[in-house]
Amino acid sequence: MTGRTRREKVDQREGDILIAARDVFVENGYDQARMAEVARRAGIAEGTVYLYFKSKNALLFAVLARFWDDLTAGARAGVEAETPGLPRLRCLMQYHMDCLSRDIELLQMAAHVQNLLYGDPETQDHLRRYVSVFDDVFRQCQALGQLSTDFPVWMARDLFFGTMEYSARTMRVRGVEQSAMVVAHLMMVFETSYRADAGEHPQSLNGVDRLDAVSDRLEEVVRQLLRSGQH
Amino acid sequence: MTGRTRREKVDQREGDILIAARDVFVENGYDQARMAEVARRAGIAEGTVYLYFKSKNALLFAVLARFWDDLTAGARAGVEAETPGLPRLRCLMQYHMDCLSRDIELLQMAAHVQNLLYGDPETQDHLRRYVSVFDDVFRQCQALGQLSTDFPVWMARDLFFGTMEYSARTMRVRGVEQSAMVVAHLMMVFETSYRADAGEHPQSLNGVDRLDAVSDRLEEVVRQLLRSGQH
DNA sequence: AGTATTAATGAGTCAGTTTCATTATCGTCA
DNA sequence: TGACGATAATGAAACTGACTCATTAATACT
Repeated sequence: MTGRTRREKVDQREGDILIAARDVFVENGYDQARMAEVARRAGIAEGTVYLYFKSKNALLFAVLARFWDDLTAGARAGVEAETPGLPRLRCLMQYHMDCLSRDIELLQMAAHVQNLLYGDPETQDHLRRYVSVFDDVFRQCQALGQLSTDFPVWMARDLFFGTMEYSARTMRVRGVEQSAMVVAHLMMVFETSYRADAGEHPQSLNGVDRLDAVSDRLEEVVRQLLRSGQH
Repeated sequence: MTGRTRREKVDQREGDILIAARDVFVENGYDQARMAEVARRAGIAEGTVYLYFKSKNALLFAVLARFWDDLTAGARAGVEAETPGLPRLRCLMQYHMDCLSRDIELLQMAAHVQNLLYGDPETQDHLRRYVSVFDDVFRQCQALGQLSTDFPVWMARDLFFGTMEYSARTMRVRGVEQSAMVVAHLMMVFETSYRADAGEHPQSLNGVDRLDAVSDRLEEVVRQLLRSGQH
């Protein structure tokens, strides 16, 4: 606390603001988030926030940038601990789905913001770096002969991110946790539609995966029941 | 112009506001859209808008409701002119993709709003009706034996809407028009991953399917329980 | 025409973001 | 150490834009 240089203090304060802002944004959504509340939680005056971020929008961008960066780091780490090829793909899928379920509010805001300021290349960079984790994994599957090279990567990418994002959104509306099934299903789709030896029969989503998924869902339902029973 | 009843005039004015609002929202995005501008374009005073829609949010809802309804009508009409089964699926896909490309701004706002007010059943109804067009077409494909019945509809739905929405968004960022490719690709995915004659190991899934159904039923029961417990 | 009911107006309120003149803190050097 | 310039923080006030409401206009009804 004592021996910190001015620069360190400033960095620390910027971090405090970002953390406070993230909380406030997630709790209230962008529109309902109050700059005054962000300042209060960061323990500074309202005007001070504007020394660090030039507007509410810029603040959200900064929060999202950090979020994407964390996501990228986590994904790279998780993926590299797996054997190359399809297992890595499944691992990334699982990771992405988990993050989506956990932080869907932030991601919705990202889409909202994307709408506002797409075109600014700087703002999209963090997202692009995250997306490239998938690109790498997918290309490696192709290189290993596990997936067909007949399709451009962007198609698989749209399928991958699009399906999961939409699932996460509807899951939330329906109030059910079914990420395991989503992952199993999407993995099946990748394996059947993009399989390298296209002459063979597609393999169906296997029984164990689905049993897994069903039990996850049941567990979730029961857990909700228990939780609500305590009030 | 002369012989109109009061009711007709009011309806007309409501329509004017909705059209003006839609334009303003699409041109500026939700945050940058000004109620004053909507009023100006509709040729009325600012306060008058609030006689028809109780808030800016309500106005956006109304715009989206009309949008979904138009979409639904168009989709039903287009689909019914096709031969049942996969051709209808392809037709709906094409239709949805075209609408997405054209009106992606509105759809982004829909996601934003969904975020704000999800939970209100009334607001989601128009969207739900549109989605059910897909459900019907997909179930018919299953009934005709063109697609497998191994999978719940919601999985196919997430794949369908998720992929296309994401594609439309990225297409716009990249500034390329490739909807035809997206449709062809997604259709291929449906045909290979959901093909009915996955005759290799369908029986082994039977038990899991039934477990699935049990879980669905349980889930419903528990949810009812939770709902009633809150009153 | 007279009156009641419904519709429209737009100046004003209010909540929330952003600015900026002022004040405090820090690092440096005599 | 103390004085000085540079950097950081403050919070009251300006600004912006959604929303209200007392007042006025239009319409229907007798």
